[in-house]
This record gives sequence, C-alpha cells and structure tokens, in this order.
Amino acid sequence: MSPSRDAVRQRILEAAGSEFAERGFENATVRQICHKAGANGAAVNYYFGDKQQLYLETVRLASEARIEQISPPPRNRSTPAEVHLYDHVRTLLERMLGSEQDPWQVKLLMREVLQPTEACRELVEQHFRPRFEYLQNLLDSWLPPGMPDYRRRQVAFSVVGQCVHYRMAGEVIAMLTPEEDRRRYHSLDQLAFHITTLTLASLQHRPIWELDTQLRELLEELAEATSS
Amino acid sequence: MSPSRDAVRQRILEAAGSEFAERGFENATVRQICHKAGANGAAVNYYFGDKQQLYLETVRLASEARIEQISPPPRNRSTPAEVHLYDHVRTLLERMLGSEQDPWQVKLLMREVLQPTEACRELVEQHFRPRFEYLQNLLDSWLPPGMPDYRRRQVAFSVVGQCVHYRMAGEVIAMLTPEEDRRRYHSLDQLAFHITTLTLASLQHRPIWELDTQLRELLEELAEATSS
DNA sequence: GATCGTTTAAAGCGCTTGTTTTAATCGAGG
DNA sequence: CCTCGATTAAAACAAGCGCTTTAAACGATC
Repeated sequence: MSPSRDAVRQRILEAAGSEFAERGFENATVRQICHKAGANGAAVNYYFGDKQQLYLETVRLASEARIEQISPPPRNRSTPAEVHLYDHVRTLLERMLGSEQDPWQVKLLMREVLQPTEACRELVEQHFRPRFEYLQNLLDSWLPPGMPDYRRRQVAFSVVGQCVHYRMAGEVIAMLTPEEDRRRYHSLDQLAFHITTLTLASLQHRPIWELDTQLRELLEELAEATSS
Repeated sequence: MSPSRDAVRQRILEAAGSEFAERGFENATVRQICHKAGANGAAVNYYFGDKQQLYLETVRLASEARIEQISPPPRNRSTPAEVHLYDHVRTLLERMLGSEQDPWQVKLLMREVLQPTEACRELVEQHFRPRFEYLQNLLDSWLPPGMPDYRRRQVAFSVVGQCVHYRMAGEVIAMLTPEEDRRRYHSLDQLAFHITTLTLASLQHRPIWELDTQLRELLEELAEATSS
C-alpha cells in the first residue's frame, strides 16, 4: 500500500483514456498504454484486472470530469429565460469544443454516443437525460401549451443537434469554412449566440436580427451587473 | 480472365464494406471479409494488393452508391422554395436513415466524417460541398441581403446538424424517446417536416404552427398534382 | 537485520493479425 | 491430350495482441 499506488493508477487511467479515445477500445493496446504511463506491461492487469474493466473506469472518469466540471454560470432568479437558453447552449458547446489541446474525455464520450457499450446507459440516465429535460422545460417558455410531447422533444433535439454537429462533423465543417472565418467566428460565444438566436427566432416568430440585438443587450446588462 | 473475376471482386467489396463499416478499418479482418465473401484468404491480396487499397475502393463505392442513388424528387420550375427546402432536408435524412436493414454505406461514410482519412477530402469536394452550397443558396430566399457569409454558413450548418443528429446520436435519441413515439413520429417525412418548419419559422419570423399548415398544404397540392 | 505482503520487471504463453508462399486446380489454345 | 497462364486452396510466416507467470526489488513491521 505504497503512497505511489494511486499515482500509478491515475497515470494509467490518464494514458488509457487518451489511447481509448484516439483509437477506440479494440484498437488501443495495453502495451502502449503502459508505455505511455511509464508503467510495466503487467500493471494494467495488476491494477484493473483486465483491459475491459480499465475501459469502464476511464468512461466513468471521463463523464464525471467533463460533464460535472463544466457547468452553466450561476444566475439570479430573475434572469430571463433567453439567457438561460444561451447558457445551456454555451455550456453544451463548451463541453464539446472548449478546451486547449483537446483532452481525451470528449472523444471517448462521443464514441459511446456513436456506438454505445454498456457504459452508455449509465451515461444517459445520469447526465444526458436530466440536462435534456431541463432544456425541454426551458423551451416550454415559448412553446404554445398545446404542443404535443413528441414535438417538444424534437425541438429540443434540434437545439442539441445544432450544437453537437460542430463537434461530430468538426473536421468536415473545417473543410467547408475558410480558415479566416473559422478563427474569427467559430468561438464558443459566437456559435452559442447564433444557435440561441436562431432557435429563439423560430419560437418567438421574430426576425433573427431583432433577437441578435436583444440577446446582445441582455448579455451586456448581465456582464455589467456581475462586474460591478 | 474468367467471367467470375469481376463477380468475386464485387463480392469481396461488398463483404469488406460491411465489415469496415461495422468494425472500422483496423478492427475488420481480412480473414473475416474473405470468409463472408466466400473467397479464399489470399483473395484480398490477389485482387486488391493489400487491405488499405481495398478500403479506399469501398469508400469510393459507398459514396457513389449512397449519395448518387438517393436524390431529391424532380420538381417543376415553379415549385415554391419551401418545398425545395423540404426536399433537401428529406433527402439528407433519407441518406442517413432511410433504408431497410441498414446497409453498410452510411456507417462507412459516417466513420470518414468523424475521423477523416485521405478518402475524406475527395468525399467533401465531390459530394458534400456542392450539396452544401445548394442549401446555402436555397436559404438565401429568406435571409436578408445584408447577412454576412459566415452567418449564412452557420444557418446552413444548423439545418444539416439537425438532420445528421438523428443518425449520429440515434441510439441515445432512442433511449430518450418512448418507443411508441419513436414508431409513430420518427418517420422520414415527419422528421423532415419538423426540421423544415422549424427552420422556416426562424427565417420567416412566423409561428411554427402556421408554417406547419402552410407546408402541409403545399405538399398536398403537389401530391395531387403529380398523381393526376 | 529478518520477514512478509506489495509492487515492479521481464520473459513467455497461446492466439490472431496481414501477408506470403507453395502447391493444386481450372480452362482455353495449339 | 498437352500446355501454360489465371485462379484458388491451404499452409506457413513474422509480428503483435491480451494476459500469465516467475522472480526480483521494495517497505513497513517485528
């Protein structure tokens, strides 16, 4: 029970996460993971039993680190729903895109979404569903009361889909967007701003440019309020 | 140069496609491909040189088969832009989702989008970019003339993102949607209908339910016109 | 300093991978 | 019928895989 025991475990988890994220479960090799972690080739089996259990641990670690770490900013009770929607969208985008040097957590979770293993159901129930239901309730602020459930869900899927697309199809989007524009206009704030106003435009049946200025004003007010 | 030469090649391509789609390039095995194709274990190397070249062939085959095969229906010159948008959205959805027993082509192309190899650039320039520019022009029907290019692109990305989401996150969406509702409301037509009217609502700053009835009427008119 | 559970190191096991090799089979032309 | 290039079949190859084993090194306790 040396003090370095946890340190080695942690180094292996970190190395395994990035390998699993980059190459997928089957293609990642225990040898490479151990080498990257500076541990012996038998360390994975010693600490985690086998490759599969190591994988499950990394998925749990990834969802906790990534999803519970990045949260929407705290707001006053009186904050308008438009800002809450913006916060939600921005948080979702930040979880997908926001990070220097692209940590492994998001890639790993994306793999689970795309090709769920047993680790996915836990992920959905624990993290995705609550967030999704919160978004649905938020959207009810503008939807007519008679809107059927299935349609409410689809509106929410539309919002999520717009956000996720910038990560899933990120490389293709990059090919379709001039580099100059990408640098200038694909910041988290600007993407969140676009998706929020486009969504609000469809829900409030008002022109996009009106909502552009309205949301900009709302955000500036809040920025001043918190800075003072 | 027996007459069966092309037949064997074709069988191997078909088997390789489904294996590559299901397991990815590295995880698919030449042995399994040959077994599935009813060919000998050395056939891949004999006909294609090596595994890599076989993969490139299957990607080319997939994009041609899938993308050129499913096209929007022919329309009159006078067809309103709303219907063209609906057609485009529906075609995109059909390419993603529409097929009995889920052929391998879409999965393979999704893999290329998610983790592009050298085969991807060809795919983008040949298929994705033209379709994307067509969509942008279509959306210009409702966007104000002053809208900057980067924003026009983002609106188009929003439309594509909503469509693609139903494929990329299909399994998670299934977990979040009651099975009953999925059977009833996740048909190609209904998904396309939802995405189209939501998009039109934001662009025409009119309520969703108004556009629901308008688009429904437009489509019914066209259905009657073509059936008569 | 000896002892004993914990951790590391290195070698090896059985198996599967992509590819090559070698031999058998086929089919049309002479 | 024989021949010879094209194709198939089956075995073999080296390399890499997850995992196990064996033995050495370590560290606290007596």
